[in-house]
Amino acid sequence: MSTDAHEIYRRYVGAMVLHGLHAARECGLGGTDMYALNLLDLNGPMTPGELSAQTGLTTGPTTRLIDRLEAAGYVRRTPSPDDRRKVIVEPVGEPTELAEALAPARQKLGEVFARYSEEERRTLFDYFARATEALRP
Amino acid sequence: MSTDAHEIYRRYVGAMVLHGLHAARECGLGGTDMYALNLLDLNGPMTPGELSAQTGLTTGPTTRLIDRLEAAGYVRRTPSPDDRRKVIVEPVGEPTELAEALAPARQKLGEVFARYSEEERRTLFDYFARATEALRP
DNA sequence: CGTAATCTCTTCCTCAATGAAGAGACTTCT
DNA sequence: AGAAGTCTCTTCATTGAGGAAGAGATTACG
Repeated sequence: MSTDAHEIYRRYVGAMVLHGLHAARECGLGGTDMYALNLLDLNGPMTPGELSAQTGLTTGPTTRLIDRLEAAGYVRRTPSPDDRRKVIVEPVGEPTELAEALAPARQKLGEVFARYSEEERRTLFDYFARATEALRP
Repeated sequence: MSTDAHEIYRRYVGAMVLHGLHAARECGLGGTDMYALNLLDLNGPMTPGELSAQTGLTTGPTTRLIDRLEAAGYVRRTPSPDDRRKVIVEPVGEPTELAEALAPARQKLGEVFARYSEEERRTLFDYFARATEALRP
């Protein structure tokens, strides 16, 4: 990666972080809540214990974090079939507020994508998939 | 943009937000602080008033936000030459902690980039530039 | 000039999020 | 069966960020 690519990447990451936090605000979520919601979105349903391990929070705050997300309609609690002490936290489709908050950005990005050829789009989506995997914390 | 592309994009944005907030924590910064630092990075030096307008904070919290960033060595305050009431807040190069926090991700992304041809990389960087512009809040 | 407007910063207060510690329910192991 | 361990949730106290209001310094305007 050349210095120039570094520079581009740095600015790009900045823009994505800005965008993400902006979306979080639009949804009435804090940064940690958005963080947790994305964890659930990327890694699938998990227990509060697993979520607390991944967020770095202790169990108390995690419970209330899930409370907030559940009250806002972003996730759902389901009893675990295997272990009745456990609870499964799963994202509930894509919440309306989140979709609406992301809509303008999607619209703009859609216009950007429209400029590329089918071949180029394949390259971009391939990169997205690989980068998502590489950035997974 | 097909539904499939939507899905890929959504997961990708999620990964970037996760990555950004993770980096913020590594630097000992809150989400808002990282947000502001990225604003300064992307839009260049600005006054506390402009920063408060862009973050949505009132002036009080903005002053303390700048205090935190300055104490951590991320930005510098300079008196404005034009208007002696004003202050210019400018990022101080790239802070070591931030660079270190981003280093592992850069390493991994560098490996991802290495898989592509020169032509494909051009496409990717072109996309980054356009997407950065499109996502600017 | 002098009054109003602008800009940053300070002070006080409020509220939300977090950590620590422990309770209650359930499972596992001996 | 019983003891120990696990998992979630609750309670209490603390910390930190943010808003509101106003002070102090400077600039712009009549």
